Amino acid sequence: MGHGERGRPSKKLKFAVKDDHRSSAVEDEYSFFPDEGDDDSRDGEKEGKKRDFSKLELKLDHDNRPLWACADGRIFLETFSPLYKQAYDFLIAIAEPVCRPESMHEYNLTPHSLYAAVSVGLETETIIAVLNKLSKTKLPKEMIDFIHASTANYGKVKLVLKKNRYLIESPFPEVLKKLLRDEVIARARIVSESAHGSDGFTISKTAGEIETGHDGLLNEAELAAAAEEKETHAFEIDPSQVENVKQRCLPNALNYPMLEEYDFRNDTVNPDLDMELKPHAQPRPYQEKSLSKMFGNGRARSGIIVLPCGAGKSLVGVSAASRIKKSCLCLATNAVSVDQWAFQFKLWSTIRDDQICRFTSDSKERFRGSAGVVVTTYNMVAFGGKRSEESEKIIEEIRNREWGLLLMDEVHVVPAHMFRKVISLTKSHCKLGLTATLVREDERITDLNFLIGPKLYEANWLDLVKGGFIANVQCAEVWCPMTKEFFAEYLKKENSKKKQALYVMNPNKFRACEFLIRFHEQERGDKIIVFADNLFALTEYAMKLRKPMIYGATSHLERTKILQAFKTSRDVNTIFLSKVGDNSIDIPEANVIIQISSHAGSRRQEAQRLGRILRAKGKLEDRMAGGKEEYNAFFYSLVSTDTQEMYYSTKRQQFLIDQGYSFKVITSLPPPDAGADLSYFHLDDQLALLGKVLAAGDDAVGLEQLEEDADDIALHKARRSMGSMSAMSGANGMVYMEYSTGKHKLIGQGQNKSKPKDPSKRHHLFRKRYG
DNA sequence: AAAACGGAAA
DNA sequence: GTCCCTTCCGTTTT
Repeated sequence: MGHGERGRPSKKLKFAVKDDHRSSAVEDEYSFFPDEGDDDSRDGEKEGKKRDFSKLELKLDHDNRPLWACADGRIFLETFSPLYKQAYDFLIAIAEPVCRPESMHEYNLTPHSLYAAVSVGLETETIIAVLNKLSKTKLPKEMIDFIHASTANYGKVKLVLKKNRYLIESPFPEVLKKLLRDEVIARARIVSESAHGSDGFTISKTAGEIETGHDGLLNEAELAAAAEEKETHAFEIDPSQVENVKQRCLPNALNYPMLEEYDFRNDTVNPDLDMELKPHAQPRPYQEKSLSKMFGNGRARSGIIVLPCGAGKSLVGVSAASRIKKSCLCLATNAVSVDQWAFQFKLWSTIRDDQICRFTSDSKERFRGSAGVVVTTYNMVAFGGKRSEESEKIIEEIRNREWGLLLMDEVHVVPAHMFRKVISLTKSHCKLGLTATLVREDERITDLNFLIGPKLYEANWLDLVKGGFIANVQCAEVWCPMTKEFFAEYLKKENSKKKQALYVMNPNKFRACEFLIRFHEQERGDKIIVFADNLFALTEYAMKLRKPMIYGATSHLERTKILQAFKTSRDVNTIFLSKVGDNSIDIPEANVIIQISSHAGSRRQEAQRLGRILRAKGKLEDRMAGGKEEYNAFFYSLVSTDTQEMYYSTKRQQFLIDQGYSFKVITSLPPPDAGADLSYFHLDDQLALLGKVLAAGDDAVGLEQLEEDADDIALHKARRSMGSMSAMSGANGMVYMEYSTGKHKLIGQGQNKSKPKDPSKRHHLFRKRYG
């Protein structure tokens, strides 16, 4: 090993561990490769860090290896490595992604992530061997020990459903005894009258009988399975206690996490469902990968697959159902989504119309024959109130049936208690959860791990962008200074409700919104969704700008009318949505989102909204013009500066940042030299608005009335006013275009001219990360 | 008979 | 604790 060789790596390591802040890897992205001439410095050792990894031995060919593994369980991945793809697939299976910017990912090894790894079939020694192979340094002993300790017990216990009974199985009777020493598990146990083994456990003869009883002829696999079964010991537990038992077995308790696998090919008890994927259903590589994680060993594993919206989750779900070929209960969040799932099943698979049915408040279909697919809502299943006679019958059927697959859409949105209810009410052999993100504000995400199963696969968003599978989104935070008058009132108010009304209705924010809408409509011909949580603001904005809007009270008919116009008409290019738009409306046409108000610090909502514009066409290479990256979708958050919103927006963005999206900050929209033709240019108008905001809330009736009118006027006038708007001046366009190519020169100028404060000095997030 | 409306509950 | 949204079901309208 040459002297220079030794010196450079120690410096690299220093950067990787220098700072506890997760951004360190990003921040010093370029510092990983210090000047070649600097090779001899060994300052990493001189400076005496708390955790000094500089003595770790670097492998000779470390340049070819993409990983840095730290003793504390953190792993860094260089995404520019030729081995990136393989390394990513491996890491995502064994570790939790913490932060995934473009060039460097950070992962964390945790007991849970290792549990997930074992669940998808990886063995302890394989994990260590592959890690070692990919790592630039010899693996820290701590890490090896940690992996051993964490995985020692994994895979020793299984939870299976047989003949409507839940069994805990293990080849190791002593393990079962250990489990039964736990009070919760002991209480959950059901002691049956049938044969007991000498050790007190029911030897799973029954299991063998079920699985081999179909025609008396056994193939090799079945013989092997039968032989294995003889060694298996089991005890039965109360179905209502499954959740509690599972929880006790998690790594943070008894540490015997249960595997849940469905041997559907050998299930002769439950009738088969005749469905295949249609030939045109060609899964994309990442969809294929998700499925292979699920079906890796010929059985169906329970767990969660994480794919961004618009990346084709439904094909994954339908494919899974088509492989298992048993009755499938598909749960969605609302009726619209139920229709979509039913449609997707018919689109991708050969399922007959009479084998699939929807179960919602206004369509109570039943499937014919012994097996089928039922698509319904979480609400419908968990509903505790009074049901109609028809509903009662169907729900009874759902509860009694043994489902081959429980397909759960958007698991991150469903309240945890609903989950519990659904899972304890239905009996299923395999549970597949689909979600765009595992982020939740209520930190119940760990619940999903044992309620459904470990995460089976998670796609990296930026990889999907590069592959052209989802849109390349430019995210931006637009800073709107409060007007003097609004800010004065804001400071006066104690009531946070009123405060919110003031910063949302900030005239400068309105003008920024108007500017963006004009720009995207006229210069780019985009389709825009404006989100506002606050109904008052939503109405005011939509009315003033004469755009159609949809909120909870908008009737079904009207929603369809507006959406249809938005999708097909050249005259309707912007719609305003309240929270309804977060979940239950599907608008693949939109490619621009402007948020004017949102729910506090909800990262989930942020992700969900971004998902609205991810359906994209064209590979990134195709979108590259002259070496410049081209964005085909835009996501703006409008924030009133120096208000609570600043705090919230930082929180909300964290998710997208962790996914590798970067936020640009725009500090002056409209630009100082433009905007005279935008609303609220004159102080009089601003003051009138202020009066309105201050008076609002006192007469809710008047508000309702206004909303009614707003829809009509908005739709009508939107058509009429089209074309009458004069094109923006070239200068305005320039400001934006410069910004949108990522150089944002003019934005910088804007700062210097109109805002002496350097934004990077005021916003810690951007200062740290992108300043 | 299907669609639309409205109240209640969560 | 409040607001918004969604669902349920019975009744009214087309």
